[in-house]
Amino acid sequence: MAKGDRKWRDRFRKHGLRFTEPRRVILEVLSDTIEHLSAEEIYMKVHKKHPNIGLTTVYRNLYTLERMGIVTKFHFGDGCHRYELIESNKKPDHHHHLVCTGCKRIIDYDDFMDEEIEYIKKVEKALSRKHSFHITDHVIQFYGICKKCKAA
Amino acid sequence: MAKGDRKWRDRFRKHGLRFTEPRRVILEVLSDTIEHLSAEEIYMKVHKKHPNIGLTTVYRNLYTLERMGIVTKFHFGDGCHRYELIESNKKPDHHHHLVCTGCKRIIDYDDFMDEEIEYIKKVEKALSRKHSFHITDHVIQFYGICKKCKAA
DNA sequence: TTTCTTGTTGATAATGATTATCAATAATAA
DNA sequence: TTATTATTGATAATCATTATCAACAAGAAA
Repeated sequence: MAKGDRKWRDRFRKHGLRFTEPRRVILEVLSDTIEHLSAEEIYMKVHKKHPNIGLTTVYRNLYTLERMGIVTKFHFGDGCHRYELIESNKKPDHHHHLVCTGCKRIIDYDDFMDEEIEYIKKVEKALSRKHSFHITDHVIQFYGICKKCKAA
Repeated sequence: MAKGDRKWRDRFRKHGLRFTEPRRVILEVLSDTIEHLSAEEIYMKVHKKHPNIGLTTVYRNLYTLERMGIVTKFHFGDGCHRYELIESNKKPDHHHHLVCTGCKRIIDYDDFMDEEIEYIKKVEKALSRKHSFHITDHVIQFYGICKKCKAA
Protein backbone atom coordinates (compact mmCIF):
# COMPACT_ATOMS: atom_id res chain seq x y z
CA MET A 1 0.00 0.00 0.00
CA ALA A 2 1.33 3.40 -1.03
CA LYS A 3 2.11 6.00 1.57
CA GLY A 4 -0.76 8.28 0.58
CA ASP A 5 -3.16 5.36 0.73
CA ARG A 6 -2.30 4.71 4.34
CA LYS A 7 -3.53 8.19 5.17
CA TRP A 8 -6.80 7.55 3.44
CA ARG A 9 -7.18 4.21 5.15
CA ASP A 10 -6.81 5.84 8.54
CA ARG A 11 -9.29 8.50 7.62
CA PHE A 12 -11.87 5.91 6.66
CA ARG A 13 -11.10 3.91 9.78
CA LYS A 14 -11.97 6.85 11.95
CA HIS A 15 -15.46 6.70 10.52
CA GLY A 16 -15.65 2.93 10.94
CA LEU A 17 -15.36 2.53 7.18
CA ARG A 18 -12.99 0.58 4.97
CA PHE A 19 -10.62 1.86 2.36
CA THR A 20 -11.64 -0.30 -0.57
CA GLU A 21 -10.42 -0.51 -4.14
CA PRO A 22 -13.43 1.32 -5.61
CA ARG A 23 -12.90 4.11 -3.10
CA ARG A 24 -9.21 4.27 -3.95
CA VAL A 25 -9.95 4.54 -7.66
CA ILE A 26 -12.65 7.18 -7.22
CA LEU A 27 -10.30 9.30 -5.13
CA GLU A 28 -7.57 8.79 -7.72
CA VAL A 29 -9.85 10.04 -10.48
CA LEU A 30 -10.85 13.07 -8.44
CA SER A 31 -7.24 13.82 -7.54
CA ASP A 32 -6.12 13.68 -11.15
CA THR A 33 -8.51 16.25 -12.54
CA ILE A 34 -9.09 19.96 -12.33
CA GLU A 35 -12.48 19.48 -13.90
CA HIS A 36 -15.83 19.40 -12.18
CA LEU A 37 -16.98 15.90 -12.95
CA SER A 38 -20.45 14.50 -12.68
CA ALA A 39 -21.11 11.07 -11.18
CA GLU A 40 -21.50 9.66 -14.67
CA GLU A 41 -18.20 11.18 -15.80
CA ILE A 42 -16.42 9.89 -12.73
CA TYR A 43 -17.91 6.49 -13.38
CA MET A 44 -16.58 6.45 -16.94
CA LYS A 45 -13.07 7.31 -15.83
CA VAL A 46 -13.25 4.77 -13.03
CA HIS A 47 -14.60 2.21 -15.46
CA LYS A 48 -11.56 2.57 -17.72
CA LYS A 49 -9.27 1.57 -14.89
CA HIS A 50 -11.56 -0.99 -13.30
CA PRO A 51 -14.32 -2.15 -15.64
CA ASN A 52 -15.92 -4.14 -12.85
CA ILE A 53 -16.75 -1.16 -10.65
CA GLY A 54 -20.38 -0.20 -11.07
CA LEU A 55 -22.16 3.12 -11.32
CA THR A 56 -24.10 2.51 -8.14
CA THR A 57 -20.86 2.12 -6.24
CA VAL A 58 -19.67 5.45 -7.58
CA TYR A 59 -22.84 7.22 -6.49
CA ARG A 60 -22.79 5.54 -3.12
CA ASN A 61 -19.20 6.45 -2.44
CA LEU A 62 -19.53 10.01 -3.60
CA TYR A 63 -22.20 10.33 -0.97
CA THR A 64 -19.91 8.71 1.58
CA LEU A 65 -17.05 11.02 0.66
CA GLU A 66 -19.38 13.98 0.93
CA ARG A 67 -20.44 13.04 4.44
CA MET A 68 -16.81 12.53 5.39
CA GLY A 69 -16.04 16.05 4.24
CA ILE A 70 -13.69 14.88 1.51
CA VAL A 71 -15.65 16.05 -1.52
CA THR A 72 -18.16 18.79 -2.17
CA LYS A 73 -21.19 18.47 -4.35
CA PHE A 74 -22.18 21.34 -6.61
CA HIS A 75 -25.11 22.15 -8.81
CA PHE A 76 -24.43 24.42 -11.74
CA GLY A 77 -27.81 24.24 -13.35
CA ASP A 78 -27.12 21.62 -16.00
CA GLY A 79 -29.25 18.87 -14.54
CA CYS A 80 -26.65 16.92 -12.61
CA HIS A 81 -24.40 17.23 -9.62
CA ARG A 82 -20.69 17.78 -9.93
CA TYR A 83 -18.02 16.82 -7.46
CA GLU A 84 -14.77 18.31 -6.33
CA LEU A 85 -12.12 17.11 -3.95
CA ILE A 86 -11.87 19.58 -1.10
CA GLU A 87 -8.18 19.11 -0.40
CA SER A 88 -6.69 18.95 -3.86
CA ASN A 89 -3.15 19.77 -4.78
CA LYS A 90 -4.45 20.96 -8.13
CA LYS A 91 -6.70 23.67 -6.77
CA PRO A 92 -6.66 26.52 -4.28
CA ASP A 93 -8.28 25.53 -0.99
CA HIS A 94 -11.00 28.13 -1.12
CA HIS A 95 -12.35 29.15 -4.48
CA HIS A 96 -15.55 29.86 -6.32
CA HIS A 97 -16.97 29.08 -9.69
CA LEU A 98 -17.62 30.93 -12.88
CA VAL A 99 -20.14 29.17 -15.06
CA CYS A 100 -20.36 29.99 -18.75
CA THR A 101 -24.00 29.77 -19.75
CA GLY A 102 -22.88 29.30 -23.35
CA CYS A 103 -20.51 26.33 -23.29
CA LYS A 104 -21.22 25.27 -19.68
CA ARG A 105 -17.52 25.42 -18.89
CA ILE A 106 -16.64 26.05 -15.27
CA ILE A 107 -13.71 28.23 -14.31
CA ASP A 108 -12.29 28.25 -10.80
CA TYR A 109 -11.26 31.56 -9.41
CA ASP A 110 -9.85 32.67 -6.10
CA ASP A 111 -9.40 36.43 -6.35
CA PHE A 112 -10.68 38.70 -3.63
CA MET A 113 -11.03 35.91 -1.16
CA ASP A 114 -10.06 38.24 1.68
CA GLU A 115 -12.79 40.67 0.75
CA GLU A 116 -15.23 37.83 0.41
CA ILE A 117 -14.41 36.35 3.77
CA GLU A 118 -14.78 39.80 5.28
CA TYR A 119 -18.17 40.23 3.71
CA ILE A 120 -19.35 36.75 4.64
CA LYS A 121 -18.31 37.23 8.25
CA LYS A 122 -20.32 40.40 8.48
CA VAL A 123 -23.39 38.72 7.05
CA GLU A 124 -22.99 35.73 9.31
CA LYS A 125 -22.83 37.87 12.40
CA ALA A 126 -25.89 39.87 11.40
CA LEU A 127 -27.87 36.82 10.47
CA SER A 128 -27.12 34.98 13.65
CA ARG A 129 -28.29 38.02 15.58
CA LYS A 130 -31.34 38.84 13.51
CA HIS A 131 -32.67 35.39 12.66
CA SER A 132 -30.77 33.24 15.17
CA PHE A 133 -29.58 31.40 12.13
CA HIS A 134 -26.30 29.54 12.44
CA ILE A 135 -24.48 29.53 9.11
CA THR A 136 -22.39 26.49 8.33
CA ASP A 137 -21.73 26.95 4.64
CA HIS A 138 -22.23 29.24 1.69
CA VAL A 139 -22.29 29.08 -2.08
CA ILE A 140 -21.17 31.85 -4.40
CA GLN A 141 -21.39 31.33 -8.12
CA PHE A 142 -21.12 33.62 -11.08
CA TYR A 143 -22.85 33.09 -14.37
CA GLY A 144 -21.91 34.72 -17.63
CA ILE A 145 -20.32 34.36 -21.02
CA CYS A 146 -16.73 33.24 -21.46
CA LYS A 147 -14.20 34.58 -23.93
CA LYS A 148 -14.75 31.91 -26.57
CA CYS A 149 -18.52 32.12 -26.47
CA LYS A 150 -18.44 35.90 -26.68
CA ALA A 151 -16.33 35.73 -29.83
CA ALA A 152 -18.53 33.09 -31.44
CA MET B 1 -59.62 42.36 -18.27
CA ALA B 2 -58.16 43.83 -15.10
CA LYS B 3 -55.73 46.70 -15.29
CA GLY B 4 -52.75 44.66 -14.15
CA ASP B 5 -53.55 41.99 -16.68
CA ARG B 6 -53.28 44.46 -19.53
CA LYS B 7 -49.70 45.08 -18.51
CA TRP B 8 -48.96 41.40 -18.60
CA ARG B 9 -50.65 41.01 -21.93
CA ASP B 10 -48.48 43.69 -23.43
CA ARG B 11 -45.41 42.11 -21.99
CA PHE B 12 -46.23 38.77 -23.55
CA ARG B 13 -47.11 40.48 -26.83
CA LYS B 14 -43.66 41.95 -27.04
CA HIS B 15 -42.31 38.43 -27.15
CA GLY B 16 -44.87 37.32 -29.68
CA LEU B 17 -46.65 35.34 -27.00
CA ARG B 18 -50.20 35.29 -25.70
CA PHE B 19 -51.48 36.07 -22.24
CA THR B 20 -53.56 32.97 -21.60
CA GLU B 21 -55.61 31.85 -18.64
CA PRO B 22 -53.06 29.28 -17.42
CA ARG B 23 -50.39 31.96 -17.53
CA ARG B 24 -52.62 34.38 -15.64
CA VAL B 25 -53.27 31.83 -12.91
CA ILE B 26 -49.61 30.83 -12.58
CA LEU B 27 -48.61 34.47 -12.19
CA GLU B 28 -51.40 34.95 -9.68
CA VAL B 29 -50.14 32.06 -7.59
CA LEU B 30 -46.59 33.37 -7.70
CA SER B 31 -47.73 36.88 -6.79
CA ASP B 32 -49.70 35.69 -3.81
CA THR B 33 -46.91 33.88 -2.02
CA ILE B 34 -43.71 34.71 -0.24
CA GLU B 35 -42.70 31.08 -0.40
CA HIS B 36 -40.30 29.46 -2.81
CA LEU B 37 -42.56 27.05 -4.60
CA SER B 38 -41.59 24.07 -6.70
CA ALA B 39 -43.29 23.34 -10.02
CA GLU B 40 -45.33 20.65 -8.31
CA GLU B 41 -46.43 23.02 -5.55
CA ILE B 42 -47.35 25.70 -8.04
CA TYR B 43 -49.30 23.12 -9.98
CA MET B 44 -51.28 22.14 -6.89
CA LYS B 45 -52.22 25.73 -6.12
CA VAL B 46 -53.08 26.36 -9.76
CA HIS B 47 -55.09 23.16 -9.83
CA LYS B 48 -57.30 24.34 -6.96
CA LYS B 49 -58.36 27.37 -8.94
CA HIS B 50 -58.46 25.69 -12.32
CA PRO B 51 -58.61 21.90 -12.12
CA ASN B 52 -58.26 21.61 -15.86
CA ILE B 53 -54.78 23.13 -16.07
CA GLY B 54 -52.18 20.42 -16.35
CA LEU B 55 -48.77 19.95 -14.79
CA THR B 56 -47.06 20.05 -18.17
CA THR B 57 -48.51 23.48 -18.80
CA VAL B 58 -47.12 24.68 -15.50
CA TYR B 59 -43.63 23.42 -16.31
CA ARG B 60 -43.78 24.82 -19.80
CA ASN B 61 -44.88 28.24 -18.66
CA LEU B 62 -42.41 28.46 -15.83
CA TYR B 63 -39.76 27.99 -18.48
CA THR B 64 -41.39 30.66 -20.62
CA LEU B 65 -41.57 33.06 -17.69
CA GLU B 66 -37.95 32.38 -16.92
CA ARG B 67 -36.85 33.20 -20.45
CA MET B 68 -38.94 36.37 -20.33
CA GLY B 69 -37.11 37.44 -17.19
CA ILE B 70 -40.24 37.34 -15.07
CA VAL B 71 -39.32 34.51 -12.71
CA THR B 72 -36.05 33.11 -11.44
CA LYS B 73 -35.35 29.45 -10.94
CA PHE B 74 -33.41 28.33 -7.90
CA HIS B 75 -31.89 25.13 -6.72
CA PHE B 76 -31.54 24.72 -2.98
CA GLY B 77 -30.31 21.16 -2.98
CA ASP B 78 -33.58 19.37 -2.24
CA GLY B 79 -33.97 17.69 -5.59
CA CYS B 80 -36.25 20.15 -7.33
CA HIS B 81 -36.27 23.65 -8.71
CA ARG B 82 -38.03 26.47 -6.98
CA TYR B 83 -39.43 29.60 -8.54
CA GLU B 84 -39.73 33.20 -7.51
CA LEU B 85 -41.31 36.21 -9.15
CA ILE B 86 -38.61 38.77 -9.82
CA GLU B 87 -40.80 41.83 -9.45
CA SER B 88 -42.92 40.99 -6.46
CA ASN B 89 -44.60 43.45 -4.15
CA LYS B 90 -44.13 40.94 -1.37
CA LYS B 91 -40.36 40.82 -1.52
CA PRO B 92 -37.40 43.13 -1.75
CA ASP B 93 -36.10 43.44 -5.30
CA HIS B 94 -32.69 42.11 -4.55
CA HIS B 95 -32.30 39.50 -1.88
CA HIS B 96 -30.57 36.24 -1.08
CA HIS B 97 -31.50 33.01 0.55
CA LEU B 98 -30.81 31.29 3.80
CA VAL B 99 -31.46 27.58 3.62
CA CYS B 100 -31.95 25.60 6.79
CA THR B 101 -30.43 22.18 6.23
CA GLY B 102 -32.60 20.87 9.05
CA CYS B 103 -36.16 21.77 8.08
CA LYS B 104 -35.37 22.93 4.51
CA ARG B 105 -37.06 26.24 5.19
CA ILE B 106 -35.86 29.16 3.12
CA ILE B 107 -35.53 32.62 4.56
CA ASP B 108 -35.14 35.69 2.38
CA TYR B 109 -32.74 38.29 3.56
CA ASP B 110 -31.58 41.59 2.17
CA ASP B 111 -29.12 42.96 4.68
CA PHE B 112 -25.77 44.28 3.55
CA MET B 113 -26.85 44.54 -0.03
CA ASP B 114 -24.68 47.63 -0.48
CA GLU B 115 -21.63 45.78 0.70
CA GLU B 116 -22.49 42.85 -1.46
CA ILE B 117 -22.99 44.93 -4.57
CA GLU B 118 -19.67 46.58 -3.85
CA TYR B 119 -17.96 43.23 -3.55
CA ILE B 120 -19.65 41.80 -6.63
CA LYS B 121 -18.69 44.80 -8.71
CA LYS B 122 -15.08 44.39 -7.76
CA VAL B 123 -15.12 40.73 -8.67
CA GLU B 124 -16.87 41.40 -11.93
CA LYS B 125 -14.31 43.93 -12.96
CA ALA B 126 -11.39 41.67 -12.08
CA LEU B 127 -12.92 38.70 -13.83
CA SER B 128 -13.68 40.52 -17.01
CA ARG B 129 -10.09 41.71 -17.11
CA LYS B 130 -8.44 38.45 -16.10
CA HIS B 131 -10.57 35.88 -17.88
CA SER B 132 -12.47 38.09 -20.37
CA PHE B 133 -15.51 36.66 -18.70
CA HIS B 134 -18.67 38.75 -18.86
CA ILE B 135 -20.78 38.22 -15.75
CA THR B 136 -24.53 38.41 -16.18
CA ASP B 137 -25.74 36.93 -12.93
CA HIS B 138 -24.67 35.56 -9.58
CA VAL B 139 -25.98 33.29 -6.87
CA ILE B 140 -25.27 33.69 -3.19
CA GLN B 141 -26.78 31.24 -0.76
CA PHE B 142 -26.18 30.48 2.88
CA TYR B 143 -26.74 27.13 4.46
CA GLY B 144 -27.11 26.51 8.15
CA ILE B 145 -29.42 25.71 11.02
CA CYS B 146 -32.42 27.85 11.87
CA LYS B 147 -33.68 28.81 15.31
CA LYS B 148 -36.27 26.07 15.61
CA CYS B 149 -33.96 23.32 14.42
CA LYS B 150 -31.24 24.45 16.78
CA ALA B 151 -33.58 24.24 19.73
CA ALA B 152 -34.88 20.83 18.74
C1' DT C 1 -7.65 -21.06 11.98
C1' DT C 2 -12.46 -20.88 12.05
C1' DT C 3 -16.41 -18.39 12.90
C1' DC C 4 -19.14 -14.32 13.34
C1' DT C 5 -20.27 -9.78 12.49
C1' DT C 6 -20.58 -6.05 9.70
C1' DG C 7 -19.24 -3.10 5.78
C1' DT C 8 -19.24 -3.24 0.75
C1' DT C 9 -20.32 -4.32 -3.70
C1' DG C 10 -22.75 -4.79 -8.37
C1' DA C 11 -27.01 -5.75 -10.79
C1' DT C 12 -31.50 -4.67 -11.09
C1' DA C 13 -35.53 -2.34 -10.39
C1' DA C 14 -37.81 1.76 -8.74
C1' DT C 15 -38.39 6.65 -8.07
C1' DG C 16 -39.12 11.41 -9.03
C1' DA C 17 -38.48 15.54 -11.55
C1' DT C 18 -38.56 17.16 -15.89
C1' DT C 19 -39.14 16.96 -21.22
C1' DA C 20 -40.64 15.39 -25.70
C1' DT C 21 -44.52 14.11 -28.54
C1' DC C 22 -48.72 15.02 -30.67
C1' DA C 23 -53.31 15.71 -31.82
C1' DA C 24 -56.87 19.10 -30.49
C1' DT C 25 -57.93 23.84 -29.70
C1' DA C 26 -57.93 28.88 -29.43
C1' DA C 27 -56.22 33.34 -30.70
C1' DT C 28 -54.56 36.40 -34.12
C1' DA C 29 -53.44 37.84 -38.89
C1' DA C 30 -54.55 37.83 -43.69
C1' DT D 1 -63.85 33.55 -43.48
C1' DT D 2 -59.73 31.35 -43.81
C1' DA D 3 -55.02 30.53 -42.83
C1' DT D 4 -51.48 30.68 -39.61
C1' DT D 5 -49.38 30.10 -35.46
C1' DA D 6 -49.30 29.72 -30.39
C1' DT D 7 -51.02 26.92 -26.70
C1' DT D 8 -52.80 23.30 -24.34
C1' DG D 9 -53.39 18.66 -21.78
C1' DA D 10 -52.56 13.78 -21.79
C1' DT D 11 -49.36 10.44 -22.36
C1' DA D 12 -45.14 8.45 -22.80
C1' DA D 13 -40.22 8.97 -22.50
C1' DT D 14 -35.87 10.46 -20.36
C1' DC D 15 -32.36 11.08 -17.12
C1' DA D 16 -30.16 11.39 -12.73
C1' DT D 17 -30.32 9.37 -8.59
C1' DT D 18 -31.86 5.81 -4.86
C1' DA D 19 -33.61 1.62 -2.86
C1' DT D 20 -33.32 -3.34 -2.73
C1' DC D 21 -30.97 -7.46 -2.08
C1' DA D 22 -28.20 -11.38 -2.44
C1' DA D 23 -23.21 -12.33 -2.77
C1' DC D 24 -18.85 -11.14 -0.99
C1' DA D 25 -14.81 -9.63 1.75
C1' DA D 26 -12.41 -7.54 5.67
C1' DG D 27 -11.67 -7.42 10.38
C1' DA D 28 -12.94 -8.99 15.19
C1' DA D 29 -13.82 -12.62 18.29
C1' DA D 30 -13.31 -17.24 19.69
